[in-house]
Amino acid sequence: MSLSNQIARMLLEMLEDDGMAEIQRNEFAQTVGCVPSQINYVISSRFTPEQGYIVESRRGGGGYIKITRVKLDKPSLIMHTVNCIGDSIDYATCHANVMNLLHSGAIDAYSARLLLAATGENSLRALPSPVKERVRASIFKQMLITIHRKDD
Amino acid sequence: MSLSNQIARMLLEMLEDDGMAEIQRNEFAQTVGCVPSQINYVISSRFTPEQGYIVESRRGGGGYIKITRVKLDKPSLIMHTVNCIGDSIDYATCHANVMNLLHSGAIDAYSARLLLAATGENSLRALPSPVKERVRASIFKQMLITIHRKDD
DNA sequence: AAAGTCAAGGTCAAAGAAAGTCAAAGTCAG
DNA sequence: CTGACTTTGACTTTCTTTGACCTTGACTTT
Repeated sequence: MSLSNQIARMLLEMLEDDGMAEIQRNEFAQTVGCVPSQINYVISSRFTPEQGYIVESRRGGGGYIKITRVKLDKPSLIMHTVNCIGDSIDYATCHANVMNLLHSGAIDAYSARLLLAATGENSLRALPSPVKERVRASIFKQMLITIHRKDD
Repeated sequence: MSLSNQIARMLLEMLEDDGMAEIQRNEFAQTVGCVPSQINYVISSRFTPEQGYIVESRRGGGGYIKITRVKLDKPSLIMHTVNCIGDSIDYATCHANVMNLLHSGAIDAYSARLLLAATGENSLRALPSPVKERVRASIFKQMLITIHRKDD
């Protein structure tokens, strides 16, 4: 398992236990055995707002990084997502959105799997890159709207 | 026996033992004694959705390729459909297939709606007609196989 | 209070590590 | 001999790791 994954897991565990993760970057990097900026990489690749996290930090003496999970009300989360997606989305972002919806309870695991199957690389492989992202966005939106209608 | 067949057998054995095969492409190619891209060839020729496999992968440090197999104790109508779709399908035919699956009880109404949403004109509007049908076919297959795999 | 010091965290781009793609060349059954 | 299947390798794309340099804030000194 990659270093980044390990770091992510540790942060996830803290979040699990305390509802938030607060670290001192340098010290944490020390204990993990990585360079400090890797913490930033992990956070910016795995704890984005799209994945439902809020990150706050402060520099200078006594600085810190604090990660918390955001919770929105489930019904509108789906439509909120639909509205936030532009007319183009890459798979990583799409995946992050699905995971966020799943974790926040807005959609169930089955719906999540179908969303990922439909928007995944395997489904869209035939398309060149500018248009692939546009198609992914429309599929994603159409499906989310359909899911939303279900729990009306 | 051809190299590709040997590779396929090794993967099959892993699948047999653990219900899935997860490898690191370069390392695996090393042990087999082939060039890395041959692994891709084997996968794309013998572990397709038509044959009941789902393939996921990730690049970069700590990357991997993961193959899972759907259960087909009762060769269902779903898998039969997957096999009958070519690599191209128009919406009318797709719709007919979904309805057929729905009415025969192979899938439920919710799944049917998601399938139609993903493969519908609204989702694929951006695509010109030769390629649209091909993309629709892969989306349809990926989703069907995911539905078939229902357990997790 | 203004300026200086030092301890954080932030940014960015280059290098590294995997996997993906594609097409040319090879093989083999019919 | 032809067409389908295999094998290879050069090139591409994506994700990770690292390090040099930048910015901010609390505290100290003048």
